[in-house]
Amino acid sequence: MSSGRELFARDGPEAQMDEIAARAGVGIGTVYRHFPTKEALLTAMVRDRFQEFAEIATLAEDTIDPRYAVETVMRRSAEAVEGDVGFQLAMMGSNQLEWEGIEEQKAVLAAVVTRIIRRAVDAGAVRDDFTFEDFGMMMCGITSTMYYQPGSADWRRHLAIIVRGLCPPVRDAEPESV
Amino acid sequence: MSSGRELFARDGPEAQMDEIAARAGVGIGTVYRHFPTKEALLTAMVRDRFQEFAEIATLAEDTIDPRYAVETVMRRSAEAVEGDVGFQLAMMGSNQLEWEGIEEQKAVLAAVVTRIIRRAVDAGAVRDDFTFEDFGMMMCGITSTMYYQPGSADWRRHLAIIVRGLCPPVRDAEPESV
DNA sequence: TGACAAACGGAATCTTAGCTCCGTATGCTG
DNA sequence: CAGCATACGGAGCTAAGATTCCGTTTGTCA
Repeated sequence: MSSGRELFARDGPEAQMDEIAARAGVGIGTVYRHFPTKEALLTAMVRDRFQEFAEIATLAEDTIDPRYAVETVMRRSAEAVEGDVGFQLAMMGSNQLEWEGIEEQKAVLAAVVTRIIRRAVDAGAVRDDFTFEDFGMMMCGITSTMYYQPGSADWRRHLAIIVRGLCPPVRDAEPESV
Repeated sequence: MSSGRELFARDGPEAQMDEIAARAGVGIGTVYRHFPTKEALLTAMVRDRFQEFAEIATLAEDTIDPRYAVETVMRRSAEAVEGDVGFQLAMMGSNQLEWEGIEEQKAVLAAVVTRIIRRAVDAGAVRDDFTFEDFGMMMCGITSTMYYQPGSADWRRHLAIIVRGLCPPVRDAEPESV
């Protein structure tokens, strides 16, 4: 499956079964003996990857500063998908129906990240209505920069702007829009 | 071509030539007499749409408050792609090579939006390093919310967070990350 | 009305990629 | 070593969708 991962990283779901098999040095038949359909193979890879997200989040939880902990999960997660087109798509589309069978991994991730967010909220380090759903939304946005504008845009800058946007509103100092 | 637009809105580039022809009430041959390839048809539609962006931006330029002008271009542009899958992809991928032949439309858009941004920067209403490239990057992010997380996430909230993140840094009041 | 041109329709073709199937190779057991 | 089981390889099947091509229709001019 590691050869599948390499091609998935380069080509995304477009990666072709023939090539995956060839790269792995086996026949197509053998691939299909392990995974009944292409989709099953993709799902297996995505599931593995989501497990990594949970691990990343768990590590980030050690960060002392509450706000920096939030920023760290986001940055590390983004770094994890950098250069991996298939993974980028999985991250952006993780809320879509098309990925069945990764519910468990997502649940673990959600639990950890929710804790990190709650801590930041309680500390007044981020806007108090910030949620895990927002986290997914923002990660999707950051990832879209990598996927759709590789080279021409800098996702770290995108992240910086978002993190800044998560600060709690400061009355008076920053007037709301008209 | 309007039937093409409807299907493109619903299915994106996946829209099928047969169906486009059928919907338009003509034969496939006729479609191919107007557009040599499917790609040519898609490009023509995207070009039209980018023209709309330029118009939207031009209208937004009338907004008095400099920061609100920026927010308005973003919001109106996002509203323009709402419910139009093909257009969403075009917006996100506008910097990709795959869209040849829309350079002119993009140039007009860039000119207008750049003026709006400059005015906001000069007024100190947004961070002073905000550029047109950032604008494209952020729009891509907002659009990805619509495209990848329809129903489960709210792009207006995404926009609000980003607009907040574009504010110039306030020293002391908001400590930087560790 | 007849002859020619322009535009049309859609069946047939071509290509790509997922998947199946069967003959073969490998390995285990008595 | 013979017999059986398990796993393999990859040619070929099938479906889907873009594109082509030619017989037909429609429109124009004398």
